[in-house]
Amino acid sequence: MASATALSWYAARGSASTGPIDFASFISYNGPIMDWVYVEDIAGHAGREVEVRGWVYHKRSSGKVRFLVVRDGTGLLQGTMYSADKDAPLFQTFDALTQESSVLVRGVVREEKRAPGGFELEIREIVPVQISRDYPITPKEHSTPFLMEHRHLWLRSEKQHAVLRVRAEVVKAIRDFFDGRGFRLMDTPILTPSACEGTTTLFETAYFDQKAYLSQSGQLYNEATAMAFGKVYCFGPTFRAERSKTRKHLIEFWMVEPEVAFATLEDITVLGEDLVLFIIDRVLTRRRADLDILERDVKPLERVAKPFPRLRYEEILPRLQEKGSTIKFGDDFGAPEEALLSEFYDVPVCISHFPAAVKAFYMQPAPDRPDLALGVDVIASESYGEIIGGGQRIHDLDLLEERIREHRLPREAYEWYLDLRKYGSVPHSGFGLGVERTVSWMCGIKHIRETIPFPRLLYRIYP
RNA sequence: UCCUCGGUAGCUCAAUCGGCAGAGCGGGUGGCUGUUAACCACUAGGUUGCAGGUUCGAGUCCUGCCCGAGGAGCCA
Repeated sequence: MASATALSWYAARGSASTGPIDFASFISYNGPIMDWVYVEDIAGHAGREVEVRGWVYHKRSSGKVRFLVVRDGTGLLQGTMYSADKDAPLFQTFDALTQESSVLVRGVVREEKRAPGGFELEIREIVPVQISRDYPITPKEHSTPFLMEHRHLWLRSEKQHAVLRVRAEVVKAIRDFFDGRGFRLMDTPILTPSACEGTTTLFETAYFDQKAYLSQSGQLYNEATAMAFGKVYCFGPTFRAERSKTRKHLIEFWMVEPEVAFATLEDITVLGEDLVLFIIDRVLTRRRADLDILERDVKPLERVAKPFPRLRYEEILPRLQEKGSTIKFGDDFGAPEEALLSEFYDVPVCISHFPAAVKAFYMQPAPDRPDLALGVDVIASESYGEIIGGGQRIHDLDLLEERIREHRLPREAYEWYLDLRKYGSVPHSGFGLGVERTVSWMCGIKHIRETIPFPRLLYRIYP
């Protein structure tokens, strides 16, 4: 009887009411909700009468038969109704519904091959909760600028659901991977007193009467927590005030950064490979249905295996030049170089031993080649670009002091960081993996902006 | 920040040489017993991004500005 109570609560408002909703009476309803079923669980309810609560995704009518497709956030369910009387009350209620109106729908679940999803609801009752007017996103095509302007509504569509479910799975996989290997989660601050690397542009904000900056990496703090806990990771949003305007850049993005005491470049490279493989495996086994919706060809993901091709910067340079790249020793990789790599290899590759001059101040130099840095980048296949950047950090106090001087960084701000080299310093390494680039690679979608619910882009902060 | 392209109905776009501003979708009305972006008929819907200029006449040509997209550099 409890579910009947819920239905009658809505029904009492009138079947096509658009007035204010009486939430107080809804809150006072406290009986068990026995028949409320989510669409993703519908298969277990065949033959039973259930209530689905959701929004009108689509509707069609054909004389004496009507179809109502409802989405409830977990899936889509088609409901049907028949009547010889076109003015039947149920039909009148149906006719008043518009796209994205919120509804309670009650009916009997039936297996039905003709219905999308294989199950169907024989509708007995429809109770509108709120009728929406002029929903802007129609079932036809829209331009990306228009959809971005309506991102808060775009999230309701099927493809966006698939991408964001993959994102949730990638995040879960990352946490499970590190937690399962005994890494401690160390949340690093978002408000920081100074640059982590000094090179990239930072968002400045007021910290009472001081200046503060939004973090562009948790790494330096992670080096401190790694010396405290051995192996750690931080996972959170990162901010870069660079005027980047490409499909691979967000102003605000999520990054996971492990840091391991006593680990070398080799150790951290293997860790990165294992992480990437773990994520791919999780997405392939648990989110295959979403990859199907996105029409993702999974073969490029399935063929990724250990070890990834390992290349030193100096090894790959002549091959790039042979293919027409204008890159010369000392230059960092650009988009054309990443694209060429995707021609050479159909799997991700690890590039290491970059010229020290183009890398961050904290990078450990190679023992036999001080002009090279012990850094490693993992470049995803299919031109999805750099997903991992990391390496071995300087552990020697004198060298680090020298680098801070060379880069003209304010020493006072780095006193605590130098302390880590004074009290039990050890070789240590870590990397950062970009969540959105990884998700766009998994999903096979070209633009990173769809891999986060509300992307922050150059010149776009709405909604 | 630089280069390139674009802005016409709610949306996606068309409009020939500078000569009556249009179509599909969506909305509304009616029809149809299995629709899958349903279909059929009718119907309403316009400050052509903004400001100025050339011209008998500008969506179209010129100048400036605003907004957006693609790419580069930088990086995850």
